[in-house]
Amino acid sequence: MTEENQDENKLIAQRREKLTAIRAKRVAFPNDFVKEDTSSDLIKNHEAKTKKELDELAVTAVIAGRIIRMRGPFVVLQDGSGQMQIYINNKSYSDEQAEEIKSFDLGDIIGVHGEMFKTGKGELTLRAATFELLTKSLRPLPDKHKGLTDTEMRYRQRYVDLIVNEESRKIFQTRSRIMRFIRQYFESLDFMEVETPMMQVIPGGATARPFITHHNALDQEMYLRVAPELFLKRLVVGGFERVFELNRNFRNEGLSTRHNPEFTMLEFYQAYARYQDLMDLTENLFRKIAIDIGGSSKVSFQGSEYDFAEPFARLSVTDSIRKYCSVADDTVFASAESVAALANSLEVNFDENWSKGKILMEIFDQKVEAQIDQPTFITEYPIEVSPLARRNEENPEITDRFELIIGGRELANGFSELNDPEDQAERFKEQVAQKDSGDSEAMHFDQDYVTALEYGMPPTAGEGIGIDRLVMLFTDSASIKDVLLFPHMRPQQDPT
RNA sequence: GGGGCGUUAGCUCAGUCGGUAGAGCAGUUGGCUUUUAACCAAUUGGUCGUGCGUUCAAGUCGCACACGCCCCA
Repeated sequence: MTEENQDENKLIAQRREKLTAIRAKRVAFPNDFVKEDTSSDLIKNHEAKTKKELDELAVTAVIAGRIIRMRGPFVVLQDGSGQMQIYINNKSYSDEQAEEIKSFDLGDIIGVHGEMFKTGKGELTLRAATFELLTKSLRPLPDKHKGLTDTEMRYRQRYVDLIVNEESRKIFQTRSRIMRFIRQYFESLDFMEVETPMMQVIPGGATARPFITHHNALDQEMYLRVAPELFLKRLVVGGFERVFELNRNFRNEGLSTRHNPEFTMLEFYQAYARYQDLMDLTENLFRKIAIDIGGSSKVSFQGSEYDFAEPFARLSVTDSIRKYCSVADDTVFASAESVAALANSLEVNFDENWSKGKILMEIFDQKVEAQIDQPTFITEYPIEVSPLARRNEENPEITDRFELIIGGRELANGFSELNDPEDQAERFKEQVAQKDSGDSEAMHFDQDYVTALEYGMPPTAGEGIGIDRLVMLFTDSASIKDVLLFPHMRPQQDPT
């Protein structure tokens, strides 16, 4: 439906007429109302008082909010803190005022001044002595009982969803609380929050397709970052030994219940730490978030129960394949040929030209990951798929790296950092070779990053945590769109 | 990329075998005025996602497209 058609709607036309009448009389959108109280504070301060006590105290209050219910002389106002019932009996006012009360619509924003009292049924209520329409709402609200349930409209018009669906408001309040908690947590560990470029000349830090843009004045191709990693490690070279960044990444990939083209990532780097230290830190962080958000170390998510007081399982990539694909014969992990044969027998789709490590990860991605429900650190990632991670000292085929899987979803990825500049240069060369042979996700060669490593980066461990998926976990949300205020949507069709 | 489901009033949803489009809420008018999904009476409101086709007749059957949701790769 076009805007013009919507404007022809009778419900909107009626409200527009009311607005026109208001404009003729006074300032239609005043901004001088001084709000003094919030509904949650009024409830907190006066809910316990008896009807008689309240009458004797004669508590005055000034609140403002949106009309979300009307029951005869009772009007429910919703403000940023909650809801408060107002009593406006239009027989107690002048004819002109009574007319104005009658003209109020669901959705209008009004300011009210009066005295607090309790109704016959004991509900704390504000008796309006004076009232003022602050903002006329022209569009009708969704169903007062069922709210807005159409998922498409909830995402496209999040503001309407937020007005009428409390659960939706709660998710985003929880999200904000998680973000705040994470900042406090890292600051308490002496990490410094930093901001590094989102527009990069060489996109790096992850194997993913970037968005491309153009800088006009410099006539230069630029990329939206797929990760802040290489800049954060430059800061470790510079001497900031503990840094974190909590902000947006952009990846030019498909949409799904777990993927949005822009998403929020926490990345942090700690000098003189090893990947094992970060696994411990991650366990501790998840446990504390659970307790801060839900008051308990236990979290239920999509039918599963997780207790973050318990230590997380730790399993190597090959052990996880053994366990979840019932592989009895260890020799299958010996060569690329035998791993390819295993992949074939498990009906895993892969490219015959791929290396052993890449095929292993394909088996993991297609057959193992979704089966891992309880919090599990997967370790010993192949070197070919870990171009920025430190090589393991005993086994040169693997890196000192882990990923955290919960509910079949990757939540975090961390490793001891590769700080050998010559090894890093070699790894970049291999990535460039893969890019040249058609892998659009392979990394670019970042010479300045190698130069930085040549100045010397202390032994360091770093990690990224997908914040949207983490919020999904702690709000029991099935889709990433439920935890993004404005998820990416295809444009609506224009019916002309 | 493949498959399934959905799209009807502002919102939430019915709509039988193809035969003049229904309800609740919201809105409008009046009543009531310490209610609690307030209540009582009356009442307005439709490009049935878009397009093409089959048919005497399409919300309903067929095809295509758009958007959304779910599953698979």
